[in-house]
Amino acid sequence: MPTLTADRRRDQAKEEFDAFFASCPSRKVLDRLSDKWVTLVLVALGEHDLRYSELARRIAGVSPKMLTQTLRSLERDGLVTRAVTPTVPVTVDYALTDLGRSLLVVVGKVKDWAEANLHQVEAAREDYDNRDE
Amino acid sequence: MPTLTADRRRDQAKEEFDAFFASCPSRKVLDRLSDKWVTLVLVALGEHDLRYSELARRIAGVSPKMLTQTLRSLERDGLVTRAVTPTVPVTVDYALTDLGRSLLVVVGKVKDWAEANLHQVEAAREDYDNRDE
DNA sequence: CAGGATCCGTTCAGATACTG
DNA sequence: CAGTATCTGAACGGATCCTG
Repeated sequence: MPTLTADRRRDQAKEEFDAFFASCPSRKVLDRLSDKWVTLVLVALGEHDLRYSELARRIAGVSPKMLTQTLRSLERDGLVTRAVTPTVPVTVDYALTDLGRSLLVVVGKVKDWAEANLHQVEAAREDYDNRDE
Repeated sequence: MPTLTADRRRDQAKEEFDAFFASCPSRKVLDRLSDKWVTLVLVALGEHDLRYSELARRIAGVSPKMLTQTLRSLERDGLVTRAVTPTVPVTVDYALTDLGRSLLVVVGKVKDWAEANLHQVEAAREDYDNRDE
C-alpha cells in the first residue's frame, strides 16, 4: 500500500475512536458528574426539595447562569423535576426524580471510596514529590 | 451595618466555599475521573500491564502530551506504577497498583448505572426536546 | 423571584516539532 | 522508544446587565 494511507489510517482510527467515545454510556455519566455544580445540586436536592433562590443560597458561589444551566440539563436528563407555581412573583421548585436519587447513590459510592482512600493518595503524592528535587 | 458589607459578605462566603470545595475528597476523585483519558488508561491497564507505546496504540487518539500528563498524575496519586528498564532503547512499563484497581471498581459502579439507566435518560431527553418547539 | 443575554479572560486540549 | 517544549484555537466559567 502507498504511503498516503499512513496518515489516513490514523485519522480514520481517531474518528472511529471519537465515535465510540462519544457513544460510551459511562463516559456520558462521568461527564455529567464531573460538572462542577451537578453533584452539588444533586446532594442539595437529596436532602429536600428546594426553590431556585434556596439552591442559589445553599450552593454559595454559583452564578445564576451556571445554576440555571445545570438545572436545565438535569431536568432534560430526567434527573430533576421543575415545578412552576404561578404566584406573584413566581416560585419554582426543584426536586429529584427517582432516577436522580439512584444516581445520587452512585455518587455516594465515589464519595465512600474517596473518604476511604484519600490519605493513601495524599501519602503517595508526598512520596512522589519528595522523590527528586 | 453599612452597605459595603453586602458585597464583602458575598465574597467571603465564596472564598469559604471555594476552600471547602477544593478540599472536598469526593470532589478530587470526581475531578480525576472526569479527565477524559484517566478512565481509559485505568481500564486499559486493568486488563494487563502495558508499555507506553502500547497504551498510545490502545487508546488511539491520545496525544503523547496528554498520555504522559495522565500517566504522571496517576503515578503521583499512587494509582499506577512506572517501571523503567534501561535497555536500548529504554522500555517503560505501566501497571495498576492495588489502589488503582480499587478505583477501577468504582468506575465499574458508574458504568453499571450508566448501562442500566441510559435508555431512561435518553427517553427523558426526547420528551424534553419535544415538549415545545 | 427566576431567570435570559452578552462579553470576556483564562484554561486547556491537540497539533507539531524536537530530544536522550 | 519514550517522552519534552511550544504554540494556538476552541470551550467554558464568571461577571454584569437586563426582563417577565
